[in-house]
Amino acid sequence: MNSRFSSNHFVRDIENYSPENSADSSSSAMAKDPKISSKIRRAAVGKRVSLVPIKDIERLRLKGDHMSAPPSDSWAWRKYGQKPIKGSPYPRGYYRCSSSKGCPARKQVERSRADPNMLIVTYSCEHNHPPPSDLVHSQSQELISDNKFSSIGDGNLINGGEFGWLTDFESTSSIILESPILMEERRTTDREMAMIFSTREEDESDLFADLGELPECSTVFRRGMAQREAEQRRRSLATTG
DNA sequence: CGGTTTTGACCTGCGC
DNA sequence: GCGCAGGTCAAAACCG
Repeated sequence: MNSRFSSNHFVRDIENYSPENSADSSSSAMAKDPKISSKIRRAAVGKRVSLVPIKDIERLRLKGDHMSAPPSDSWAWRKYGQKPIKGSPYPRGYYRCSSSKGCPARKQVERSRADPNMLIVTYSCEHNHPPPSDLVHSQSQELISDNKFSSIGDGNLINGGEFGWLTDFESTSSIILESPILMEERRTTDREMAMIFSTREEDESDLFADLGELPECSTVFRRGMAQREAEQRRRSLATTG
């Protein structure tokens, strides 16, 4: 499988959210709860959502390639919370940018209900500092030359120069849309919500543990560099302020 | 020792 | 006003 960064992943997932494809319209009375519906809408406003295949991440990690495997993005993230989501078997992790002190950038990571093999990464707030572009550039070049991005084709290649599969706001990667759920609001029906949020048969503790192992949730990439950056920023702030 | 993760408590917004 | 759910805080534990 070399198509891990194909936007098809995203498109497929978004399509899965559609009521046409919803699995079981009766699976969750929760979906009929207007309270939940409004929460979802509120949560999605002004955010950008991307879909990330879990398996490919895991595969690269198992290969011992976790350092060169696509990180969450160009920044270091620090987890500051995790919450079980009503009606969902998967918890949601809350991350904040630790590349720079005071950076308002945040992201939420949870498993896709439609496809448990996919992660839903929701970005909110922009970074107030540039990414560590040097390392990003060199690593992405490695990835590309190493054919890790090959066979994507069909114009689905995410801009590898930014790890497009999980780029941030600067990116216009095709896997990142503006609140896709809301963009499709007319398709956002109770059945859709039922599909998204109804519980599964899997053991909850297992799923929670699983999410905990997801690289999106537990790994802060290039920590040392982030620390140096943060330190530099702190110093510059100390001198200017 | 400093930064990150974990996790329970707290805050806020929304519907009833 | 109350209850619910999502989001954030903060202290303790953990790790390199």
